[in-house]
Amino acid sequence: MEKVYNPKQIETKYRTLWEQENRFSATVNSTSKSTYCIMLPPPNVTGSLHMGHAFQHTIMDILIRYHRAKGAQTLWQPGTDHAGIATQMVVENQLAAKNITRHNIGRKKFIDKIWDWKTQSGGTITEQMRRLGASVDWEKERFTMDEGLSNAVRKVFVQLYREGLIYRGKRLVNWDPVLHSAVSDLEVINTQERGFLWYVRYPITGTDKFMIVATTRPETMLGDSAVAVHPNDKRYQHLIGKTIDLPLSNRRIKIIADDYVDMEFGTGCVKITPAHDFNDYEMGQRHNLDIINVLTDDAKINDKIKSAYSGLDRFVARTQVIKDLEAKNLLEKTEPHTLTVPRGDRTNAIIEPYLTDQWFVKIQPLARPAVEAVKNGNIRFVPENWNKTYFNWMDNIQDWCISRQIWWGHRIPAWYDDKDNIYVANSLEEAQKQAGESVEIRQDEDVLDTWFSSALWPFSTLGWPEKTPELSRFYPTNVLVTGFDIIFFWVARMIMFGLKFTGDIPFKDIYITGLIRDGHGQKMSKSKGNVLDPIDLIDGISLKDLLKKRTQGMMQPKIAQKIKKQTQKEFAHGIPAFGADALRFTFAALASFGHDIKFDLKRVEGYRNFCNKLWNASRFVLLKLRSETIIHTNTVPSVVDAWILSRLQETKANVDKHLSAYRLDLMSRELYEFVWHDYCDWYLELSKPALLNDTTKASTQATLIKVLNEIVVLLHPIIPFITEEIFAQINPNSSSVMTQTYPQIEKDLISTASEVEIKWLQTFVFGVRQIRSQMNIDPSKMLSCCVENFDKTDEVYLSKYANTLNTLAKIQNIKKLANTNQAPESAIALLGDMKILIPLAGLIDKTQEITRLNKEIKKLAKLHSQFSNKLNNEKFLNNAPKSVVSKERQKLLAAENTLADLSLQLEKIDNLKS
RNA sequence: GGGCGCUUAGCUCAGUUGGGAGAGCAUCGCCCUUACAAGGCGAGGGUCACAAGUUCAAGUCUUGUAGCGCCCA
Repeated sequence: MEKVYNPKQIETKYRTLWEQENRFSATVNSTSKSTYCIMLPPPNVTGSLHMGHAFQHTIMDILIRYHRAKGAQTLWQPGTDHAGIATQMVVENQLAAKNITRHNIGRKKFIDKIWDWKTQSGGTITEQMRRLGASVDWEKERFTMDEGLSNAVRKVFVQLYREGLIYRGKRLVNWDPVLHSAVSDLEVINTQERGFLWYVRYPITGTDKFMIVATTRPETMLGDSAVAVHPNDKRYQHLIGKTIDLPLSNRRIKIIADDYVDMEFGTGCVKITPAHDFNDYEMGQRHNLDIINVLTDDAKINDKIKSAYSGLDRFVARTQVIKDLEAKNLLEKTEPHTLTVPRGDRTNAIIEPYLTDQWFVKIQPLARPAVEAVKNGNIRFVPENWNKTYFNWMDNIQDWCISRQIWWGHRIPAWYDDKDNIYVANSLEEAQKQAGESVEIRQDEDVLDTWFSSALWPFSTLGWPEKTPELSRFYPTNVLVTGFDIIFFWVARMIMFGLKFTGDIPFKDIYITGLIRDGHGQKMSKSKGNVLDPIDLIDGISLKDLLKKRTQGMMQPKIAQKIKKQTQKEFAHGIPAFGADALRFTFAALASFGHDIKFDLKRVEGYRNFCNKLWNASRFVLLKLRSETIIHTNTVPSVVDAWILSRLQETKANVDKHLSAYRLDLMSRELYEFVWHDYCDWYLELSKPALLNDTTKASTQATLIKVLNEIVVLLHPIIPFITEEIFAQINPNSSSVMTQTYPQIEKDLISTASEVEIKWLQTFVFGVRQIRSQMNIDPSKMLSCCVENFDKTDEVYLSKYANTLNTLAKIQNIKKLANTNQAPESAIALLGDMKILIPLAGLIDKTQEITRLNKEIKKLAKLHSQFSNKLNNEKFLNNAPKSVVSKERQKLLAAENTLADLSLQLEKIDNLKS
């Protein structure tokens, strides 16, 4: 083996090999009774892998590799979605650079262009997943616009329509005037922004009096249908039923009463514009008001209403309206005001409530069983508290607007005749049949929301609506791993559609992960320039390239400069290559519950070091076995062997426990500690003298390799590459670590006795090392040592581990003293009742030993008083369980003994000094 | 306004059914000891945000306060 761990070399080798050998295929373990299935949340086909993906993919891969090794037939279903709006925007922007719009080239050509773009950039994210080692079944890869999945989409649409669960209607929707499309509530981000509140004088018909109406959007007054006041508002009660001569419009509108009006806000009078505000719309319905649309698709004032503003953009119109009102002396005052502004999550454009024909899913009947599935525990959120968020949203759920006025996506399977009768069908032929052969029909121009097809993902990928073997074998899937941000967009909708169309839940557990943030807790975003690319952590990147990457395409030079500075400060030397395994281990170690993750590069470095440690431990084992032709596996283990084997069993038990609770952080820590601190720090060191001894050599070799073999299989789900390579090195005749069964607990190897014995040894070594270090004795200097007050067991161990102590503690000989008086001037360590004495002569400064003893005594005295306080408390004695009381007694006794020993020693040295 | 979190060592975080406060990194010593300096051995460092309550016993349970964060309206 190479002396230094080289991740790049290893990873290159295996990521192609695994695929060639079909190791990730769902056909592995196909005769198994149990199955395990995860649907990869389909990333955007033209996107690239970000830290959040890498994190979630690592979690899924660990679960998948673990269950595969446990023997389940395992499917990790990969694929991508078509990301309608996002993808279309990319291609539109490309065209815009050439001064072309999609309308210039027409629907067909435009869609061809998007397919071109998909082919060109669509492989990025799947390539990156391969770099990360994701063991998805690549042969089963799907795309939401595949033929099969598109069939499923049509079938679902048709069925829901026939059942009255999809309807078409003219409604106020969230309109994105840049996209020229409706978007769903979830795609609107409400932000607090500074604006103004304008107080406008509305003349009361037939009087010279005014009502003062406060508004944040004066331009919409062109569409006012009424002015409303609260029915209890004494200021205005006499005006209810009268009318207003609406300025700038020459229309007469009613003054109405509605208890929706907030008397405290503004003047207590509200202008009602049903076509341009959701609340006004509802009020309009209650009072039968006219709905007057004043805008065009791109948010200009339209020419359907007679006004001086037609053709003006909404904000230009606003300025003009204010000017005109001022000129007519109808503007009472202007106040600064903070208001909630709805913006499109893709375009950042201000969203308009806009009256259009759209398709909706009637959500209540679907939501009810979906709530029930979580309430009755068929579906479980992990961590559990997310179910509150889920219920909260489901209780207030609105009908889902599923039509989008874009071209990229599943075209709505609805046709119209010239009288606008609707024919919903699986195909043109069917629709034609419905309409009658002679009737000319045209298909709806709109496409479906991408989430509509994503909602079918757990079963459409398995071949639904066909009753495929995959569907019956893998559905319902075991767990969904995703972020909280798409619980509403996606998770809830999968549950609804899953229950509706398969009659069963789509997954049993929903593991909601935290968000990956940068080292300062900031959200990673391109505009902040703090994005880390997982691939850069794997391969490394120079500062120069990182700067280029982070500032590329930055429009504002000031921000680019700031990003440059920050990056230079944080990554003065770029990012070293850590390898995929180290990155994966980091994600696993950070995957605790309930909060976001501040991503710290230092952690990756630490786990890279762990990989290196594992690498070198393996080298050691190979070195020690190389000369052997046969490793005897049926040897009698020594106590040291029994100890590490026993520790291994505990480790396995904890790994299983933590993994089944999705606590990958605890799982990885368990393995980290076992490998580094038990296996490397102690067992490998203990094996060195044991290998030199003919009676222990064979069993030591057998144990070294057995434990290493299990370690490699245990760690493989977390760090697949390095473990595969080490496995290959130590098992030259086996094909892959992935063919190995995940190590089971061997109960007969649990040995409390050996753990007690090794604890004795460790305490001895530790005592001597502590003295050595605190007395500044050279680590390599051999020491002599006396023991005192030992019992029979101590004597047995002393002779048994003489060699070991020589190696680990650098002790030359151990002299057993019959009584205290024989003791030379010494530093002391305690092992139970036995005293370990390191003679001071020529080595140790007396004052230093006195300081050391005092420190120890002080520490112990504190503990001692804690215990005795407890035991002097009658209430404790009466109320605490007996086992706890007796434990406390034991602790007190031990502390007392140790204190006595140390005090005696202190006294002795003190006397010698004077 | 409603809901959900978080606050533990300098930093990032664990802490199971309540029972002597932990890890990694960073810091400070000593050491290039033949698996590993990407390392070894040892050390220092905490009023568990604050307050009250329950309890023999609270980092852990209850309530309140403060600060921070997210979601919804």
